[in-house]
Amino acid sequence: MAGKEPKFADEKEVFEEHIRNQGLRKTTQRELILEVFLETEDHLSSEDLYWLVQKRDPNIGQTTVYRTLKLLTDAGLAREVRLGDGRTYYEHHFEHEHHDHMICTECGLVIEFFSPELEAKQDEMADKYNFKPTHHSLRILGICEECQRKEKEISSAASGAQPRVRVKTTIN
Amino acid sequence: MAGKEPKFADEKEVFEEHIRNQGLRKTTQRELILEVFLETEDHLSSEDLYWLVQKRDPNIGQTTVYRTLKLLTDAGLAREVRLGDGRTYYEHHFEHEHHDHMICTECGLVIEFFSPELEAKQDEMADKYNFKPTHHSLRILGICEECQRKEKEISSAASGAQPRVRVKTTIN
DNA sequence: TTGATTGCAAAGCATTTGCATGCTA
DNA sequence: TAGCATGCAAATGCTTTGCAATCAA
Repeated sequence: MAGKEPKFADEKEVFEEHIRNQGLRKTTQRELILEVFLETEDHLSSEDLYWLVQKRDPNIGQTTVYRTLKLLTDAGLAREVRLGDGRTYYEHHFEHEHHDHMICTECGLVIEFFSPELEAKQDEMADKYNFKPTHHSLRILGICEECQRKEKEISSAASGAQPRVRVKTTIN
Repeated sequence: MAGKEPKFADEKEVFEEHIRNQGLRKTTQRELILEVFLETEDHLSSEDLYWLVQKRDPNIGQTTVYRTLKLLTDAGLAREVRLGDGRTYYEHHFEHEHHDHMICTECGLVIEFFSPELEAKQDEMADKYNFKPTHHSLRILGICEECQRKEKEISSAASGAQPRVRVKTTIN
């Protein structure tokens, strides 16, 4: 319906409609947090987002970021993702296709992928157990292309590379 | 190699070998915790196990259970599972086939399943990204057969059924 | 004997909640 | 103005760590 001249116009419209429908209030904090979230095409934790937001307005509190992220999730703009370490990450959800994740346990790289066949097989399995699926979450842990190469190069010296997302290998 | 007269003889052998190999010590606490773990064919949290162990020896502390569960995981007897709420659950791992989980968001029921085709498709996808997979975790959230039936029966009155495992619907 | 193990209490994290103050509608 | 939102501090829930006492090898 709406044109899309300004950046994130659609997302902001969704946000404002949600605010209206729920009888909530539009605040400068919420607007800024949304803005920063939309500008960052990545998986971010509440804390990640908090620091980014801090740069623009040092008065915003952690709590507000937590709460707003929940709000964005409710509005359908964000989506919670568990990468495997303790915390909760968020990714864009609005007009984003469903997908799954491959997570590099060396460097923390997250690859998004999608396979219709995989989806179909899952539904098939659910059916077999008369289980009515609502969501699913598939994570493949392993080593990304880049890190495989590095491993070969310096297969001896211990590289002190810090994973961006520390993922425990022993997940599920 | 070993016969299997007494219960869990093989598991205990694996445990003791791990203890030996690592230069660790066999203690009554560890033996009891292993025993109780093996007797319970279920997904249990550290706290679940703690209470079960308490019944047999009230002197055992939470910490020991946490530490022993880690130990059993290292020994290949247990396996960490994230069901989706905050905590970590453990399931038997020794001579248990790999499998995935369907989790009922109403009652917390956990169904284990396995599909070779699903596995194959996953490897195929990984290959496409030159990703070397080491583990994976697939959770399908939804409503189990039983709960679907109940939903229809009492589609009006709010049933106060307490999920055994409280799973957030908004997972990944 | 010696160093691994235990159990308690305290510390750590990520996240949530209580509440007085502030601000939107 | 009314009551939702904010931000701080405190509380929570799960898990880990420090440490003195204990115990297996």
